[in-house]
Parts: sequence; C-alpha cells; structure tokens
Amino acid sequence: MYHIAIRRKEMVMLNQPVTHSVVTPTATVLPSPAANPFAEITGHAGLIASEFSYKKDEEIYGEDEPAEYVYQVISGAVRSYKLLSDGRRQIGAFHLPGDVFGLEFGSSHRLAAEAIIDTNVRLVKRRSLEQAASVDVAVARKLWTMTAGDLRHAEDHMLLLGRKTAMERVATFLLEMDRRLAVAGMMALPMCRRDIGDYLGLTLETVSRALSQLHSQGVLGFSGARQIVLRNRQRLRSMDA
Amino acid sequence: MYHIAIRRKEMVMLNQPVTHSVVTPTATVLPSPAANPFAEITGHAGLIASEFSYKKDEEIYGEDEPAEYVYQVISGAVRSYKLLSDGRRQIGAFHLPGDVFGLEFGSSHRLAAEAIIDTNVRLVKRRSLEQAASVDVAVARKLWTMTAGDLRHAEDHMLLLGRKTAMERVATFLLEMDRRLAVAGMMALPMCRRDIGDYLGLTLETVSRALSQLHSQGVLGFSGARQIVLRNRQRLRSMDA
DNA sequence: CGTCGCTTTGATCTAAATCAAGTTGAGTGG
DNA sequence: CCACTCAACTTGATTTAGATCAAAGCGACG
Repeated sequence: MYHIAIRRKEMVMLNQPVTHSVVTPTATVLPSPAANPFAEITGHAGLIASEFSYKKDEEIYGEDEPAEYVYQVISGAVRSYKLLSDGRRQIGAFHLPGDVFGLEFGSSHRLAAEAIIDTNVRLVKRRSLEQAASVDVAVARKLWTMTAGDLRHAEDHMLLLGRKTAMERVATFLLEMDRRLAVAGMMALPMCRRDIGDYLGLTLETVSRALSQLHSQGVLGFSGARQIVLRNRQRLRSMDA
Repeated sequence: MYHIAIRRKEMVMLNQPVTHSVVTPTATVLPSPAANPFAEITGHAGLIASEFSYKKDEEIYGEDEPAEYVYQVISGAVRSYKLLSDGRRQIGAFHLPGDVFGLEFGSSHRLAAEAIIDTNVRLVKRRSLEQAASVDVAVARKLWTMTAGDLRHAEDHMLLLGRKTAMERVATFLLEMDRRLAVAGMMALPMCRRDIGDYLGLTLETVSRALSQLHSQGVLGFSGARQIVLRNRQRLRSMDA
C-alpha cells in the first residue's frame, strides 16, 4: 500500500498533468486564496505544486515513513493518527479542506495519514519548501506558523484527553467541527463514530450515547447520523468544560 | 503574584546584575554549550540574556498572559499546564535543566508555567528573538526546531493520554525521566505524585499504586519516594505499550 | 429491494476514581 | 542533635464512568 502510493505519486510528479475529478458528498472547496498558506508560499517562492487523489480509507503516508511531501486538502477529509502495537489508535487531528498536513521538521512523519473519504490534495516536495525557507525568511516564518498552529491544537487536545469527561469531549468536538465545517448552520461529518472515538479517547458506543443524549435534550438535531445541526451552541459551550 | 513576578523581572532586565544563588537538591547544571539552543541563538544574533530565580511553586507566567520572554531552565524544574474552570489540571510538559520553554508563536502563553522546586532560568525578550529571526534564517530555523520538538512531544503524549493504560503511562513516564534526568542510573524526581498524575491523566493514588507494583516486581528501587533507580529497563519498555 | 456496514441501545463488567485511614520522612524549631 | 510536625505518600475499601459484550435498527448502495 505504502509503496504503491509513493510510486503513483512520483508518476504524477514526473508528468505534470493531474488526476482530480471526484467530488465527494461532504467535500467543500478550498477557502479564499488569501487564507491559503500554500498559495502564500508558492507565490512567494515559485514552488511546484501537484495534485493527487486518494480513495476512502487509502493510506497517504505511514508513521515513521520518510516525509517527502507536504499536503493540503483540496476536498475531502484526512485523519492523522498513531497506533499502539495491539491496534489501539489515537487520531491526533482531522484535516479538512484548506488544511495543510504532513509538514514535518524532521525527515519522517510522526503520524500516519489516511483519507477518511475520497480526497483530493495539493502537494509540494518538502525539500523544495526547506530550500525556499533557507533563503526566504517569510517562508521560514510561514513554516513555523503552521507547526505552531499544530502545537496549539495538540496542547488543547492533551487537556481534553487527560482531563475532560466523555460529554465534555463530545461537546468540544461538536463545537470544533461546527467552527471548521458548518455550512448554513449544518455540519456534514465525514468521519464515522469510531474515528470520533479514536480522536476523543473514547469508544464509538460512548460517542453515540453522548450524541443521543444531546439529541434528546434538544441541543442538536440529526438528518442522518452524520448530518448534525447545533440547536443550542451556548448550552454546548457550557458543557465543554 | 503575576504582577509582582513581572515587576521583579523587569528590574533585573534594567540593571543587568543577576540573582541566582540557590542550588536545589535535584538541580543539575546545564548540559554542554553545544547542546544549548540559547547559546546558539545568542551567539548568532548577539541577544541579551538575563537570569532569574523562582521559588518552589511560584508562577512564572499564567495561561493567556502576554508572552514577553522565552526561558531556559538553568537549574531546577518547571511544569507547564492548563486548567479547567473547576480546577482539573493537565500538565503538558516538565521542563528540566537545559530545556527552553515559554516560546510562543503568537502573542500569549498557551499554558501556564510554575517552578516545581526552586529554579533558576535564563531569559530573553521574545521580541528580540523575533527580530533576530526576521533577519537571520538560521535563527528562524532554530525557533521552528524548538516548536517542532514541542509538537513531537505533544503528539506522543496525546497517544498516551488517549489510549494507554495506567501502568503503560507510568512506564512511559519512568523511561522519559530516566532518559532526561538519570545520573549514575538513578533519578531524582523533582515533582510530587500529584504532578505526575496530572501529567499522565491519572490520580496521584493510581500513580502511587503503579509505582508500588513495579517496586514489588523488582522493576525499580526506591531510596525515598522520589529517588528511583530502574532495575529492569527492558521490562519497563515492554510495559510502555 | 436486499444486503452489509454503520449506528443505536441495552446489559454487564472493570480499570481507575474516589473516599478514607494510616505511615513516612524531610524540614523546623527547640 | 533530637523530636515534632505536616505535607507527601501508601494502602485499603468502595464507587463509578466508561468499556466491553451483545443485539437490534437504519439507511445508503448496488
């Protein structure tokens, strides 16, 4: 899987033409170019960006695999995670359209990444970014910015994982997703209950029970298990600890 | 407390002379200058570094407080943490001699910091670091390196907090402390059981029970509750998940 | 319109939390 | 130098939040 993915990626890199075509249900398009860190960097340093597609559940890179590329989600969704030897999984982050992921300071990826649904990404060679950063302080600063953003998220998530109750975790998750992917007050979650559980350090059953409880309290509404509308954000904020 | 600390710090900044004198029990001195990121930066960019002392349990800065300085532990130990409104605490990291802490990309501290024991720190103005980074790519790169190091730690810690058992967490903690502060095969922990629990997402009782169990299994030895010698690192590694 | 993966819901179990005493030992003052 | 004190630590008893085990629903897709 890993080798196949890499090989295909390099083919795309060699002969520039690009593959993306699929538009998935939950796929939203990139935000405005102003908010696009890749555009900022490529514009500044003239880097070559390619595009690539991954099917649902396809591996993008593995943990400890050499970090050859940096990615940006164009459409779809990605999970970054670590595994223990017996299969226990901790998802560190979900990457949604516009998000950059796979940026490493060192030479290898610290977490694995998989497409949650069919996903299109833009990618640039890590080496070329490093090169650009070594001559252009603005690029170097941008790389630092992105790593610092990831760190801030991880710090917040440590508090959640170490000290929040199940209901608080789910409330935090809903507010995060509402902020990041709600359109017209509704969010279309790309991930299943197991993914949510592995992100929140819970089981899928506990996630489901918390959502059911919030539903019965009128805090949220469903149209299908993954289409959620928040009916009382203030109430949810008071629950997120 | 905050205002007093800041005021005292600024006095030191104005009239260069320095205060450090206390040498605490567990205090070890800085590693070799080569491994000293502050020296690397100050040497490169001619920044002014001052020194300062904090008593046991003294606040160094609060969560969301403006990030005016970046710190390096000279001797002693520091805890960085977040609190929930009801007092639940998650310690994100322990900072030991040589470690840099309090480096933020944004304008404020994301976690609070307190001295665990009497502690001496070196500090530089954040603004002057930023300034140096804007003209010198090597400094910019160093700042990125340090943030990336913090991120790596946080990613590992999310896995621990979300998915490891109590015994696995304690085993991981012991191996981390062994690596970072063991001298002659023995470690002198600066922090109490509650701090360890708040770092590992456990209660102090659970930490104590895990340590007792490891003791009774001969995996570690005590000379006083905070002086620990690992007698079977391999066994511990097999327990850390 | 049937099937299979995802989700919900229920019953039971358990790891860790909480509650509750003791014990220890480092630091203090006599 | 010793003894006293108090915070830190250990250990035991009990509770509980969330995990695990188990069965139905449901709904999207072929």
